[in-house]
Amino acid sequence: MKSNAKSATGFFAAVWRVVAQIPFGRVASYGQIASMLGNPRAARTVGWALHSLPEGTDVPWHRVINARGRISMDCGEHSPELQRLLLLQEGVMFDDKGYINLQLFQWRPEIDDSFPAAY
DNA sequence: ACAATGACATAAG
DNA sequence: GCTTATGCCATTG
Repeated sequence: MKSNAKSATGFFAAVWRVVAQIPFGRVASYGQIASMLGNPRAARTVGWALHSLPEGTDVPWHRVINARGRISMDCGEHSPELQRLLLLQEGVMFDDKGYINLQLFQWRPEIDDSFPAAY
């Protein structure tokens, strides 16, 4: 069986659920999501959950980046430039080095609204 | 149950 | 700041 949603246990579903809650124009790190799930060290599993996303998913996987505010390692199938474009479409800005200003764009459940660009 | 994998995180050089 | 090495966790074969 392919590693599809049905094969995934609650953890994957939990990851997708959390990612789906990331508001427009915001980004979250793998470790952050893992922490929300109660496993701050399970960042790798979070990344893997996103890699196992079904094709027709509604999960904004592109809003998930690494802790440094940068797009994660570009593996063959995954296109980092695609993720960058998707984020740019949402108003997330990258600096010359490809970094995102986490101070402005990192998702905080406490705030959860306020468009960062309005800063 | 064991070994290997992976879109990460952190520490050290 | 970038590269390399180690650790952590859940899933898969």
